[in-house]
Amino acid sequence: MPAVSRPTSKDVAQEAGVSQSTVSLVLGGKWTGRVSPATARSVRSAAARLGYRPNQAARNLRLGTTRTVLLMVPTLTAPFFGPVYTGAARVASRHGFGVVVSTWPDGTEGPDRTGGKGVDSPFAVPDEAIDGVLASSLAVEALGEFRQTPAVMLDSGPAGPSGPYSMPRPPTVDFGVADGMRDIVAHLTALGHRRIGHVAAGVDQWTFRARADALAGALGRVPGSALLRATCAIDAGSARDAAARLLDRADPPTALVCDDDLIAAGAYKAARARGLDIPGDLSVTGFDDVLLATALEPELTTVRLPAEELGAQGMTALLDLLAGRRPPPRVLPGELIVRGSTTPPSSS
Amino acid sequence: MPAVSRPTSKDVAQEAGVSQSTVSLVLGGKWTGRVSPATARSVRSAAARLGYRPNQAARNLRLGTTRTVLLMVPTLTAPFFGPVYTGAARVASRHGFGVVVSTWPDGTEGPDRTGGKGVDSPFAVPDEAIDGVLASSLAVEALGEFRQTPAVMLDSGPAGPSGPYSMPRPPTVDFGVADGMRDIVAHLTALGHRRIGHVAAGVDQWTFRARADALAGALGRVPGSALLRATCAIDAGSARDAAARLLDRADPPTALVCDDDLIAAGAYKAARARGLDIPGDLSVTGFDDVLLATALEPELTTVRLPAEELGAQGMTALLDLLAGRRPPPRVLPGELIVRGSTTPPSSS
DNA sequence: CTGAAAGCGCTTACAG
DNA sequence: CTGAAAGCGCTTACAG
Repeated sequence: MPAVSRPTSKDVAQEAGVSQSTVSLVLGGKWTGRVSPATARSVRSAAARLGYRPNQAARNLRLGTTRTVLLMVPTLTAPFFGPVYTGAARVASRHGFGVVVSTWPDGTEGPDRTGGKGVDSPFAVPDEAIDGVLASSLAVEALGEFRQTPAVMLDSGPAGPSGPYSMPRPPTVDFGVADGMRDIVAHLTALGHRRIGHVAAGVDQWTFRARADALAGALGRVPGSALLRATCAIDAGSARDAAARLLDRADPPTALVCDDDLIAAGAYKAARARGLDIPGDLSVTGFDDVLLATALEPELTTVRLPAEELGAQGMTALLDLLAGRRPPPRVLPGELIVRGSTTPPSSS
Repeated sequence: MPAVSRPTSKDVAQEAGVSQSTVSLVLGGKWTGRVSPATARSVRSAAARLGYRPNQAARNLRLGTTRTVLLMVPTLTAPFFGPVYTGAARVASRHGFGVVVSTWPDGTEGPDRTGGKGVDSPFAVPDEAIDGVLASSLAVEALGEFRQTPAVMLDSGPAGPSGPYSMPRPPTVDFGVADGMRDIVAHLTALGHRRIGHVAAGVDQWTFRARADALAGALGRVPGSALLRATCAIDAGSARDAAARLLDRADPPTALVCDDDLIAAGAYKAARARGLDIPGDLSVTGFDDVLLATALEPELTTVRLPAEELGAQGMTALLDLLAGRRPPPRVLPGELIVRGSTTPPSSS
C-alpha cells in the first residue's frame, strides 16, 4: 500500500471548508486580491496537515507542459558532463522538473535520461515532449529541431549574432576559460618557462578555441617566449603521441600546457617513456580538475572548472526563461590549482 | 510553435474513422478478439501517418502511475555509478520511464534526477511519486520507506532470507566479483607471486566483502602463499597510505591487489614515493576498469565490470516486475584485462 | 466487434 | 472574495 492514497486538492478543500478552486488559487500563489488572507491561511494549514503534494501528471495535462528539460552534450564519455548533469538535475528537481539527456550530433552516441558518462550508448532523441533545452559545449546549430524551444547555451561562448533563426539568441552561461589559461601562463612564466608546448584538443568547440587563443595571446606578451603546438583527440593515447611529437623535437619545450586533464595524463605517459621526470625535467598542466588530476603522480597543476555549477546555473537560467524572464549572460570563473606537476625548468 | 499541436488519440480516431476507445485498445495492444484485424490495421496506419505519440501525462493521470523509477546509490562521487545510471536510464527511456537518483544513507549526499557522479550535492528524497526502485550496492534495509515499492537490488549480493519485511525478497542483478577476483589470483600466482598484499576498501558493501572472501579463498588454495591486508577509504590518498603500510613491512608483498582502480592509483603513488618500479619491483591490480585504468602509467591490469550493463539489466528486471513477472536472479561476469602493471616478481 | 461516457486531479475562465 | 464547471488526453468498464 504505497500511501493509502495521496490526498488531492479536493481533500484539502474539504479539510479547509472551501472549494477546490480556492485551494488551487492559494497553493498556486495566485490568490492575492482574490482570496481573503484568513482563507488562504486555513488552506495552507489544511494542505500541510494532510501532507498534500499536487499531482504532476494532472498539472502537466492541464497546462500542456511536460516539466521535462533536455540536456544536449557532445559526448557521454567525458568525465566532465556528469557533474554538469548533476548540477542541472539538482536545481531541476527542486522545481519538479526532470532532465533527459541526448548527445549531438545525433546517432554518434545518442541520448537518454542521463548524466551518464561512462560508455557510449546510442539511442534516439527523446520522443517525449520537452519544455526547454540546455545545450552544453555545443554551437547553436545543434539545437536543430529544438530551435523554437526555450534554450540556454552552456560553455559555448558569448552570444554571437542572432543567426539564421528568427528567435532571439539564447541566454548563455560560460566558464572564464581565457582567464584560467592566462593564470596558467602567468604561473609557468613566473617559474621561468619560456618554451611552452600546447597539447591541444583537436575538437571544434568554443572552449578549446578560447583556450588556444588565450594561451597564444598571453604568451605573445612574454618576451623571448615560444609556443609549439601539437593537436590530438581527447584520449590518453592520442595525447601521448601528440606530446611525444613535441618532446622529440630538437628544441623541446620545458613545459606542456594540456587542453584538459586526460590529455595531461597522456603527456605523463610520453614523458615517462622518455625517462623524463615530471616536474624535474618537464612541467605539465591540465585543465578541468577532474578526479584524474589527483590520481596522477605527481598530482596535476590544473584549472578547476565548476562543472556542476555550470549545470546548476544553466538550469536556473532556463527556469527563468520559462517563467518569462530574460536571464543575463553569466561567466563562472575557473581557479588555478597548483599541485606537484610544475616547477622551474632545470636549465633555462 | 513547437509542433502546431501534437495529434491526440481523437485525431487518430477521426483519421481512421473509428472511436477513440478503439484507438486506445489497438495502440495499447489489448485489441485481439475485441477489434477486427482490418480495423486495427487502419488505426495503426492512421497513427503512423499522423505521427501520433500518446500523451504521457494523460496516461499517468488515468493510470495513477508516474513512470518514474528511483535509483538509489551509496555515493555520487564514485565514477562507477555514472554508467550504472546511464544503462538504467537507457532502457527506461525506451519504455517511457524516467529515472531519478538518490543517495543512501540519506542526507550524506542526497538525491537528484541524475547519473551524476562528480561532486556531492545534498538534497532530499524525491517527493514525487515513484513506481519502482533500483538499489545499487546497498543492503535491502536501504529501501526504507520504499520497502513496499517494487524494487530490484543491484550489486548487493544474492538474496538472503526474506528479512523483516513481509514482502518477498526483491530480484537481484550482481557481478561475478568472486570469479573476477579468482582470475586475478590465478594471473598473479601464474606469474609467480606468492606474497600478496590486499589493499582493501573499508566499506561495508557486499561487493567488497565478496572480493575479500574470494581473494582469501583462492589464495588459501595456493601452497606457500601469504596474504597481507591493509584497509583504506576509497580515495587515492587513503589508498596510498594503506599501500605504504604494506610496502614498509620487513617482508613486503611482491604484488598489491587493490579493491578498485582508484585505490590502485593510490598504490602507484606509494610505490613511486619509495622508488619502486611498477611492474618491475611491484605488480599492482585494480578492479572495475574505469577511465583511470588506462590513464595510469603503466596501464592497469584490472577486472572489467560491466557497470552500464548492470543498470540496463536491473531496469529490465524492474520493468518485468512492474509488469507482474518475477525476473530470475542474474549474474554478470567480470573480465580480467591484463595490461602493463603486472609481471613476474623480480626475485621470488 | 464497436462506441458513448465516466473520471483520473488539476487550472482557469466565468458567474455571482 | 468564492464556487461551479469545463476540459487537458487518456483508459476502461459498460452497453449495444
